[in-house]
Amino acid sequence: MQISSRFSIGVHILSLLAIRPQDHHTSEWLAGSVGTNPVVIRRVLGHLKKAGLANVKAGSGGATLARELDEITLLDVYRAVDVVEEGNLFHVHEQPNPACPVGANIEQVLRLMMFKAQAAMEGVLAAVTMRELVDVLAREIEEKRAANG
Amino acid sequence: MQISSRFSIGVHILSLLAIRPQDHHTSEWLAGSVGTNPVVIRRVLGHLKKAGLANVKAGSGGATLARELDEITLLDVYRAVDVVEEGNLFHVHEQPNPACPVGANIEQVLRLMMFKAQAAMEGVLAAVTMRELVDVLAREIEEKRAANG
DNA sequence: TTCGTTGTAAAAATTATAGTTACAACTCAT
DNA sequence: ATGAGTTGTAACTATAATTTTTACAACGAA
Repeated sequence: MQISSRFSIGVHILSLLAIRPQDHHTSEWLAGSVGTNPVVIRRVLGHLKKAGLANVKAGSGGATLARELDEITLLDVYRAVDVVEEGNLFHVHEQPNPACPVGANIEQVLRLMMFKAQAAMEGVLAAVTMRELVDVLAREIEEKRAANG
Repeated sequence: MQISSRFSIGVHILSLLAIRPQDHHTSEWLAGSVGTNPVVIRRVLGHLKKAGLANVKAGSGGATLARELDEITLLDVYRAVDVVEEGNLFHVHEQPNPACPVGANIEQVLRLMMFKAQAAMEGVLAAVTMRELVDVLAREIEEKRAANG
């Protein structure tokens, strides 16, 4: 099964905050770009806020970045939105038979391998900052704008 | 969300076939070690069979390895049991607004990063063979046996 | 021909995601 | 202070995937 779109939505939100710093980023406005319901946005934004990545003003409304783009990695976002319980990307079957030598020992061996696989994946996310992603995105936008007029 | 336990069950099954080559591996027998229902075993075994990793005899019953342990990587098992549609570990939200510059371009940028992350994870799985895993497992079993008497 | 087994379908239980409605609490401009 | 617009959150619904379970036709070997 797939990793929840909360992650991609979180990245989308932070990108919007970065690229359009002057706008009033209400959940309604953000939802318009993401293509979902404002409540979904508020929930993701709640995670980002808790993780110290975004500020959200209650009442008058509007979200802003709480950190420099250089200081936010994709892993920060990934962890913030809680898509995978830490260290548990893989689900290991839960009742191996302890009376069978294989059943009694397979779990720890499997977890070791899975941990490495997961760490490699997270390492890539940790190596990419929102600054880099937003730069690529901005270039992408500019290129299309230049091409289409 | 987590990657289905079909993967860990698949590895468990192949380990049993390797470590106890003389036994009659019916789905009932395998289910006893894995701690699940025989039908679950038959389904996973069906995937392993289709991928050319295991042989299953209908009628009289019993599964065996269809390849040398050196020639089965964890990635082979991972792909065989179909836990993640190829290239889609991450779910990207599906209706970004094409009228918004960010909405129109975020998807392809995101997919690039996600592809790299996923490839890193799969690279680790590809680097581990069932031979290595079974060796670690056998050592584990032997150590415990020596310690407990 | 009988026994034990596989392959598979179908249904149920469980769990997570995602969308939606609703509303109290909050901020700010007037 | 009050009203308009917004957030935070709960609750409900719909959807989808997983896992377990029951059932049974087809199969293989003694």
